[in-house]
Amino acid sequence: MANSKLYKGSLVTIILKLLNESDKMYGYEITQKVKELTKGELKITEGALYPALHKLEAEGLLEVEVKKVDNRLRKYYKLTEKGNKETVSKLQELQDYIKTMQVLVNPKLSLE
Amino acid sequence: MANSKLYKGSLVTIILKLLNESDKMYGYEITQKVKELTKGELKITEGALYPALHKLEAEGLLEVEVKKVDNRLRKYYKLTEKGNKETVSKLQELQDYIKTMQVLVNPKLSLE
DNA sequence: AAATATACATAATATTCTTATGCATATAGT
DNA sequence: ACTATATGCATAAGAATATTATGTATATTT
Repeated sequence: MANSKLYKGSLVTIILKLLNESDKMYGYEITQKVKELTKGELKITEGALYPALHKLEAEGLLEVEVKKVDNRLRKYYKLTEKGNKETVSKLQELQDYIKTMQVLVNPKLSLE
Repeated sequence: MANSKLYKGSLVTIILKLLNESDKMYGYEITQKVKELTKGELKITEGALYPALHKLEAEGLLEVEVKKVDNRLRKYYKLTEKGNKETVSKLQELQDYIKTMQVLVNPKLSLE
């Protein structure tokens, strides 16, 4: 997430949405998926990602399952029911934010 | 700016764009204009606004002119030439951010 | 053999915001 | 007349979220 300051606050939304699509993912996989989808424009840093995953787990939005693959550890995360609800809410928040910003930045538009 | 976490990082963009449209504005006026444009959805807090204005001025993006109106002080801010350039850049950043987020959140879209 | 990729983690620091507080004048409501 | 709200500025303490740096460990590529 080493880019424009606007990404601050978006990480949780991104994590939740990706898990919503992919059933279960592990941390490193998330960083790679974001890099791929954004063609390298957005790079999630580990120092931001791992604490965020831990926090979401602590809040009961994610549940974790540890697996050993190729003699290396992977922590697979998946959404809980609570996590599913929060995903919907976060996506709505994002749409609202985008709409609001477009109104502020494009004086021809207006909120209704 | 007592709102969704997504607004973090957007304040400077909002300030610059409003000044770009209105020639010159004072702080309180900016808070009211944002409230009006967003129909109360977004409220800029003074604790965020004033330090941001001071920083932009220190960076040479804004210049200030103090006026006394109705026996009360107003500090009018306007964009410098450097501020104009930064406005263009910040608006581009916002468009890029929105595009990137839509790709991440809507798997049917893609960046080109 | 060394560099890169995979995979996790945390600590120090920076940035940006909220909340709380302070000062001062003007106006509207009771 | 008194009080609340509006106008207008400002700063400090604290929260939230990220960057940068560092650490551990195994696997693969050059």
